[in-house]
Amino acid sequence: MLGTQAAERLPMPAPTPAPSAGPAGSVRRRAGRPTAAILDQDGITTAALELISTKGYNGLTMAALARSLGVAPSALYNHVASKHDVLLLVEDHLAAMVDVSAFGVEPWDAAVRRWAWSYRDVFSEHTPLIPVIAVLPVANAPKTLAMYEAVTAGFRDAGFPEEKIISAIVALEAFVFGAAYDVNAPEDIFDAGSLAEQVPNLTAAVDRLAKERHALPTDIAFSLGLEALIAGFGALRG
Amino acid sequence: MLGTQAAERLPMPAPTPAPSAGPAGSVRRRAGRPTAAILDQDGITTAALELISTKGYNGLTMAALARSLGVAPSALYNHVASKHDVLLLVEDHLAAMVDVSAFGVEPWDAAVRRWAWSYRDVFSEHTPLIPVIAVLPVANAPKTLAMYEAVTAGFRDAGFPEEKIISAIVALEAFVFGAAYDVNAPEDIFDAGSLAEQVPNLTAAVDRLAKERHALPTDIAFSLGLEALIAGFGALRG
DNA sequence: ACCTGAACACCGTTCAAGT
DNA sequence: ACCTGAACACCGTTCAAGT
Repeated sequence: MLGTQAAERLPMPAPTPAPSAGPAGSVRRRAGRPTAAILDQDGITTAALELISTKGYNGLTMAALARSLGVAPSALYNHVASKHDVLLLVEDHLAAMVDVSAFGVEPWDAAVRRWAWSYRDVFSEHTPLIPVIAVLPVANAPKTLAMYEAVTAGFRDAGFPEEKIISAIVALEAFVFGAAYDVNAPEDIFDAGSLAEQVPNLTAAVDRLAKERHALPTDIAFSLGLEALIAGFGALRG
Repeated sequence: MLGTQAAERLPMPAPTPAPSAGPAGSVRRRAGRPTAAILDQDGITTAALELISTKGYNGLTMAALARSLGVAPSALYNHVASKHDVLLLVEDHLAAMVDVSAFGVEPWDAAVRRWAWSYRDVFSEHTPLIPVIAVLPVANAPKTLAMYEAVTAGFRDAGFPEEKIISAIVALEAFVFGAAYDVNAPEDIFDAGSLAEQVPNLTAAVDRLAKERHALPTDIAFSLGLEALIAGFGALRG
């Protein structure tokens, strides 16, 4: 690995002696503490998001992240304890992008609808974070915490019984996470192929959906489930 | 790695000359094709499941799998194309354990309830498979395909409109997958800790749930969501 | 066809040394 | 405190050689 890195370093003819903190391609910085810190958690988060959007989650390695920030991989560990920490930073950034603005403004059902669709859309591009967020103590992610507070307040103000609010949010979230994966499923995921005649009911149902649908299958399923949840939960309000 | 393996091999005094195909600890087998194949996909699947149950998914490496089968890691690639293939084999084995027996026997809502709870319970112990199954073309997994056929037939026989069956199953599945993660969440996942006073609505709702609950929070949320989905979808039947 | 043994190209993480 | 450079202990996968 190190040999590879050394080989990738371009031998620059007469490099400017002032070291730059820019991304890959900048000149060598000599060892020792720099006068001003190069890294911070915000910069790491931004670089991680950029890397994810260009190379996907497979491209998000500590080495690649360090390279895009113009530092050695080990430098990252002065600012995060682990790669999991980087994923947490990214997750919390994304949580702030989920639309909770309708709570307290629009009717409860419309607010839930907006929140759930936006939540699904944000994380469908970041499914590798779902195992992280799904078991993440909210105290570790301030923006995620703020999202839950906004949603909880919206439920309470809409007359939702207090002891059922968390359960309803957890259920909606479970549905959102699963649906985020489904967005990335291939369109023909239910095609049985050569085994079609062994599963006639499934094949018939798949064909009927394909014939009559007027939107993306994943969106139809999401809408169907979300409206059932909204209707069912809405009936709980006092 | 190879050095490590060699160091781990115990120098047995006068080993029995007949090579055994047993698990780790057996004598060295010399290179070349064995008279009878040692591996097959069923054996690999069983060994993978055993490894997962004892060491978890972090312990499921191609090296560990090979060791438990008494072969070199490279031998696995004569029977599977990749580690992802191993995960597929495990996933399909688990799909056969999901309870679809109530479809066509009990009323539709009871059958869906049984199926969904059992589906959640099976995969809550195997959450690393969820990203695999969620985007898996069913043609690649015969037992998974059989599960979908049974569920689809149950929906059709219950008078479900054919063009909505797949969407309803996809929605229920999304909920099940998200809920499977939630089973593994820490109980205090929503405790804001030192930030509690900044999120008063969330904290109040968490406290109320903790005070009044008579079951596991994850089961209450699952039941709440599942019953809403069953009620909403049940109304679609003709 | 189906093994072994060696190698390859990666990973995340640790830690001494430097300023 | 916050970098670099080197090292460590892994990964999954490939492939020639052997029977």
